[in-house]
Amino acid sequence: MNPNPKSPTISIKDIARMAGVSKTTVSFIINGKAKEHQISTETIQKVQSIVEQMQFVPNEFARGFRLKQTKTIGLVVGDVYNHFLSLLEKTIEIEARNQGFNLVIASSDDDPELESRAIQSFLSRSVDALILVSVYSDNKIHQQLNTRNIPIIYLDRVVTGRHVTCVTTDNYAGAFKLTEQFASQSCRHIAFIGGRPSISTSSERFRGFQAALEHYHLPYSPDLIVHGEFTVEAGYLATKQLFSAAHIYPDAIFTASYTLLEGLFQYAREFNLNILQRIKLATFDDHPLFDFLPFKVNSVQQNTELMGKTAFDLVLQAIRGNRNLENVVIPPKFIIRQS
Amino acid sequence: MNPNPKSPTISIKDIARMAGVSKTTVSFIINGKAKEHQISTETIQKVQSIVEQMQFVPNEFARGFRLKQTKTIGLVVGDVYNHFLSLLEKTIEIEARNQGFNLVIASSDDDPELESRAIQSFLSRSVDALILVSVYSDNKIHQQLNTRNIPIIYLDRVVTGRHVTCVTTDNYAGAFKLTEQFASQSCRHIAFIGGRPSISTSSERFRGFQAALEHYHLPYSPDLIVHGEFTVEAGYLATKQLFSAAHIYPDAIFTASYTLLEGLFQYAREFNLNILQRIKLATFDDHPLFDFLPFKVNSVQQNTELMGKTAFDLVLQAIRGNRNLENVVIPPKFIIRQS
DNA sequence: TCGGTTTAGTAAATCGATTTAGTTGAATAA
DNA sequence: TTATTCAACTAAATCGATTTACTAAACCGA
Repeated sequence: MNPNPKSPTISIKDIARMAGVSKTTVSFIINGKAKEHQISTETIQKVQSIVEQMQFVPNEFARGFRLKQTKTIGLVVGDVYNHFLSLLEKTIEIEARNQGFNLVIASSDDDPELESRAIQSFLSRSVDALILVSVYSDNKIHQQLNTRNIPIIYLDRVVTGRHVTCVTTDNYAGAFKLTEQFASQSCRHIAFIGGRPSISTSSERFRGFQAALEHYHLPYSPDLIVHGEFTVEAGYLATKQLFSAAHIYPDAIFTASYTLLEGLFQYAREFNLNILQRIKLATFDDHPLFDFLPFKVNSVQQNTELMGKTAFDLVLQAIRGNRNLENVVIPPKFIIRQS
Repeated sequence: MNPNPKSPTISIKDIARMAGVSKTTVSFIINGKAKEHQISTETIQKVQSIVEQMQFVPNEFARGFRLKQTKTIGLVVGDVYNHFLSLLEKTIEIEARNQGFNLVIASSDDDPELESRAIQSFLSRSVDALILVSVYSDNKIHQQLNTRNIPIIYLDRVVTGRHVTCVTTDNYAGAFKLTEQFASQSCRHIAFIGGRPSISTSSERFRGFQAALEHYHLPYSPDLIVHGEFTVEAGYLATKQLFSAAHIYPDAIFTASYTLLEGLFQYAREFNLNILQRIKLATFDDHPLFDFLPFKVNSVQQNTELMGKTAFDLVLQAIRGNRNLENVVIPPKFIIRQS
């Protein structure tokens, strides 16, 4: 037996009929506008008790259709495999919920095509705003897609363009500090494993790294710089390259993301992690399990809560019509496990 | 300057006017129903070229309103802090995307109140179906909320009730196997740290644990059994209790979730992880970093991909009207790092 | 040239809310 | 007594699509 597969929704019209009033009256009452439209107390009570009895909940979808706001925001992230992005997503979801919004998510795997498709899908579904952790370094494509001019807030990565608002971590400072730490540990041959250079989190971290090398008069060897994607596989391959192709053996490695570090670990495991004994490590994005590893990883912990809240706050402002919003750069926290 | 904050949407009506045809015709054409409604090739081409030129994309929201299907499904999970749930979420998101659906997510933190609210919110927004990682052990509340009888698929945890469909890991078998492994390692005093007993993942894992103890004639000491929540804090407290209140010192600990294990680690850290030297560990939910820890953790890795795909497949079937769906139990994978 | 079929469309209802611009009857003021 | 105000509502338009039930013209055979 098919247990009642399609019960017709009870609508405002049904309530109106039951109460013997018009839809208008019901609408006023359920929206708390009864007083200003001078609906009598009796009518209010009659309608309310019927609403109660029938467990009537207005169809948010229909309401959204009429009001042109879906109370939904879209979030496109690279990949929640990364703990940092999971946490970011969670903060935004909580923030959204607190403000009565729902969150639609899509992960792009940092694929431009997937990102575009996700954005298009969100726009055609009339989200009220978008939060993007974008692979694109400028907003041209987004502007093209966004014919309705729905607010977009960029998160985690800087995207350039007119009237663009970004919420990012101070990646330059974070990388500088971690590299500085290496310097104070007397490392001289510091390797850098980065992500796609067009992504600001990769390039800014590299800039910070370079600046610190220069500042502390440390040698810069192109051999020790590898760029790939922000993936575990890329981290594995980069490490392999570092140890097989480089002329100099590094005494420290800086990975620009958690995933890259995990790839590094994977490679090191093939040698029973021995190679890590003599190498100092620093990475972006902390992970709670780092505390329990046999080698000490210094890291930059991004303030996901503040980032998420800030981004959502900007979204709200943008929805309210304020489109001249300043970029926000959030200071990271340093987790120094070995100094 | 406010950069054009509200561009009015271009609608099917505008296209119709531009092409000098009716809305009906445009609708037929953009939905590929031109032939069966005998629209002439010229008209088709004229309309299509205008659609192209104007970059017209039909408003999915309006369409959903009319068709009573939003092509959206709602997912309620406990907490994406848990890597396992992140991966599950991601699989479902990809699966949804491939089928042209969007995914709305909410995390409940295993709070019944939050879960109910999330479900209510999703239902009032007319999602086409729900996937729930629920805190509730039966579906009474869900039935009450679900007056429109929208399909619900339960994931990860068993929920009882009439016409309920669940996709779960074989938790009993997983726990049995891990405990069995302890037995073969000659452990005798095996502790169990579980989550909320009303949640099937906790109780089933406990059942499997108990059954293995019995099967291998291992002593069962209530002192070594602690139940709490599936959180890091609870894991910490449970471990503390285990080491301070128990009369017997455990030689093995089984944690029923990744978060509980992380809590255990946190407690152990206060003693420089020394206490872990003599204790064997097994846990549900693997984590890639376990490979690099100085102590070997055996684990059960749930097949998030198969679980997510199966759940989404059932969702599709349910949407198509098939409500008599069988529960699916998915075999886990064992990751034995120490045998 | 008439009746019937085919071709190529269109008008209008509908989904479930919100909102504008009324209407009605009673009470009050002049 | 008549005009005005006010309290208490309501009819109908609207949002952007889909879909049902038409219509008008062309064509075709007898």
